[in-house]
Amino acid sequence: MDKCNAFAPSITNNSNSQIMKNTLFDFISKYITLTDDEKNVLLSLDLFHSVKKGTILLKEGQKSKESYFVLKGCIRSYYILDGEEKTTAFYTEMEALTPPCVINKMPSDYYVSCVEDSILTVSNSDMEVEVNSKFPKFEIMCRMLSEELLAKQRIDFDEFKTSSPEQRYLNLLHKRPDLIQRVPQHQLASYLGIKPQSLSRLRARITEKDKS
Amino acid sequence: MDKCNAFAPSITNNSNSQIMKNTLFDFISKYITLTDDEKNVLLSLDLFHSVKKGTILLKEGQKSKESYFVLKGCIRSYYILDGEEKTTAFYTEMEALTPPCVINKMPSDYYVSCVEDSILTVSNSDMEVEVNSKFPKFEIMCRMLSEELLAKQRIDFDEFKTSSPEQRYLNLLHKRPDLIQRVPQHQLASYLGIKPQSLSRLRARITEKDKS
DNA sequence: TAACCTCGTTCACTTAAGTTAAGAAACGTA
DNA sequence: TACGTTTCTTAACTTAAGTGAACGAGGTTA
Repeated sequence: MDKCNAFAPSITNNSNSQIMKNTLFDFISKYITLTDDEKNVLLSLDLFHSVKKGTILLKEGQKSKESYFVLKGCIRSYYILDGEEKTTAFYTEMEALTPPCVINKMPSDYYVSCVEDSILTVSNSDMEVEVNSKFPKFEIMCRMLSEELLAKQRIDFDEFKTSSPEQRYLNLLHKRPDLIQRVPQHQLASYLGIKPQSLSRLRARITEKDKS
Repeated sequence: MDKCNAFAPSITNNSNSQIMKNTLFDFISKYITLTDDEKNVLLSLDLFHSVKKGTILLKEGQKSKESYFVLKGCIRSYYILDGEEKTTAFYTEMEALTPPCVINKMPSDYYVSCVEDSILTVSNSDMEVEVNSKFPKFEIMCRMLSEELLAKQRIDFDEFKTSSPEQRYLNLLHKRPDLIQRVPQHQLASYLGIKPQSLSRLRARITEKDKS
């Protein structure tokens, strides 16, 4: 498969690999209970991939069918508008991304790239259709997961709309403090809907307030 | 059922009612094909309700299980923060709303009310669980619908993040021109993430530009 | 080592949104 | 009709984000 050139050879059987498999099954167990047979079907699908920092998983214009689930590391989605990168989301451990282009079957409007060396599961929508039709359980899990993500994203969107850049930054500091450490400032800035200079200034303003 | 006091008696068999039923079935047919038997199961559920402008369908603090689908009219979701209404979404014809509190089973953070006299389907999540388990087809439809809404909302969120209030207004003018007509300005303003005064000014600025 | 990037910060200046207040228009209702 | 309320607009002033430029710290490459 073409796009998989981006990936290092799929993870082989070492101890780290076992941890990743358990991470995935733990996640799934929040929604459905899998038999060993069903687990083996999943494991036979060559889902696990290790991806180097900077790797571009999806480019603007591509018609991808791939969904990602982050087992370790961080990936981000961004647009290039007027030659400028606009980061819109970060996905870290235990978070899933199905790019809109996979759902609406149109060329992608945005890019997905790897912020850190990461371990992901990479699945294909054709593959998912097949698994879902074989095991209705998976269909149920997908429904539950989409509904949950829809609700979460709704709340994130609402919080964004109803707060100022400064409030958004403080909110992020509270909810995902790790992001502020592991992600470059200019990517954080556009994630917060502002320019890097404004983020710098805003941070200075906050530490100034803290002193007094 | 308690909350249904908000609703006028469910729609009876008149010609308008027939149109509404067809509207619903047309919508469903985009995802799955229903047999007459399945349609009758749906019709037996007392889904259709006519709701007066101003009716509050969901209040902050409530633990609701109700989802809405707008057949005719307009409903909106909003928060009350520091005594101020913050409108975050409008749902018009052929749009569905499942409040986050229904999914995460927590008391609602926000309100849902009727912007115009409307006709809605009102469904209950217990009822949905039952129908889904009886007809796996519905499960599939729910999964497809959630995935589609998730992708759409993702795009909306990204557009919001990457554009200025003025661009957002112009974008809205382009994508949902009806909203600007049928919704009060101060509700539109917070939907755009700004104050009503700023929306007024922004509109004046735009018409000024148009002249030159 | 020198030249070159990228990244984050700071500064001065511009632009637009927030705030407060006031008034006009539209609406509902007694 | 008259009154009060809500809605929208305008204006003056404040505050914060956008813009363009400059600088230093780190990292990379020749």
